[in-house]
Amino acid sequence: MPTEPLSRTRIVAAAIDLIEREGADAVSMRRIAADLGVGVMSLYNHVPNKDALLNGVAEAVLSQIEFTDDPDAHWTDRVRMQARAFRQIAHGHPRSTMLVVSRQLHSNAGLLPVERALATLRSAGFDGVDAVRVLRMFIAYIVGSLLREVGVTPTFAPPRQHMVNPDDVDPALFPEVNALAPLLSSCDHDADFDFGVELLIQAITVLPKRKREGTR
Amino acid sequence: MPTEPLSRTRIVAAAIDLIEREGADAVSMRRIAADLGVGVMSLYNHVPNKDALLNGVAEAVLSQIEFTDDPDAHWTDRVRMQARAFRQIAHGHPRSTMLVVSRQLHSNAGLLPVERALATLRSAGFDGVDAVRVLRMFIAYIVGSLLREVGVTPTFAPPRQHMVNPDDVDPALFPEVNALAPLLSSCDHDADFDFGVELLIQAITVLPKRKREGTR
DNA sequence: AGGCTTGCACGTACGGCGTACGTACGTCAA
DNA sequence: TTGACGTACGTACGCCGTACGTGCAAGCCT
Repeated sequence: MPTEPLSRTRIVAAAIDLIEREGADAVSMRRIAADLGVGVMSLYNHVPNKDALLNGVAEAVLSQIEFTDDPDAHWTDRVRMQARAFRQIAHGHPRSTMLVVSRQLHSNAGLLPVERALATLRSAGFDGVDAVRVLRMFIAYIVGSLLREVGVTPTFAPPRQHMVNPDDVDPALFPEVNALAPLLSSCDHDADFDFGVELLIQAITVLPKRKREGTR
Repeated sequence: MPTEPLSRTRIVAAAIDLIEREGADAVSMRRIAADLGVGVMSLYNHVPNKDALLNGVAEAVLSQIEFTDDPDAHWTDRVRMQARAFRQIAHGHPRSTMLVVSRQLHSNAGLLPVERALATLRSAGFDGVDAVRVLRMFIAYIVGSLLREVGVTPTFAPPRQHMVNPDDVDPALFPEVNALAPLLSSCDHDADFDFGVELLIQAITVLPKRKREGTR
């Protein structure tokens, strides 16, 4: 039986699989090799080292984003769709999300979403400076949101439903936290994310206008 | 010479010191013990394990935030100040920032900023639901911003000024990225952060009004 | 065909990691 | 005095990433 030959692609896929099954901490070269039924050092014929392998994982996950961009739609809708598409990472690869956002990638994989977003913003009438600024703000918001989303749920194991345990907070020290504990504990990720995206879109909608009417 | 006795506080301080000097990867129980001139296993009399120690580091850094809240100021100014105060983490402890944002803390250390922010938002007239939503949005934005800020500069060693290397991007595939390469490469963190904060504040300023005038 | 180069799979080995466990020693209560 | 207790410490185990050397199979040149 001529087992399919080892390759960077197969190794990265095995790594992603392992991360999603057992979490990022479970990743080791030995473990990946075992999962592939292969000697540990064989991996190094296709991947320079573990760090590069993890970069490969991040790139692979990132490049799986499906952008269905409709050039005829209103630019606000296109921004909405792109933000949501990016967030799909957190659903398709929850345990890998941390990797994706915590490594800066100097490859084309990370550039495609940037390209799309910039094109959309430019077509909406933003000049270069504003497009870049707005893009950076969106990325910051999305990354922060994903981080909370996967951070609140590092593994689905513990039945710890409340992230703010009422027993732990002293009502005298934290009256607001105490009063709002039910709200802080429950968390509708979809609604929260959309709330922020809508607010951001609404904010940048009035931005160019304000600039045109400015003193300059 | 009666060397000061070991304590959780001293251990956490040594860990922070080590992280800021040599990065989070350099942290090991052996290394911390060596820096303290102490046996490795002595640490375990004051800290249950490495993970708890890193949580301690995150809490310590977080609790060093200086909130100078002026109750008489306009609520927008108070929000501004709190956002900036939080960002001070990235300046005071750049290499530890990743730790702070990547661990969810179930202690009071992380609750103080939350309490302050909720109080401010409530005093501005937001109801509980909106206050929590707005707070979450701000946290997401700030966390994402800090992450970029310290991610772009993991160590100050490499003379890699341009995060978008013009040689790497194919102008045909990425026309916008190519055209805006100079803007994408340069990065005024202070200005970018403030730009986002102002936009967010401006967005939430009109939020309650819109709600009151809404169909409901 | 015969020999040579090349590339991949693999085993071994080294230094470092987190930490379980047993021990020795100081201090304080009874 | 004696015992219990808390703290510092050494040793040891099973992991980790990876440098290095070996062997084998396929492709190439003559």
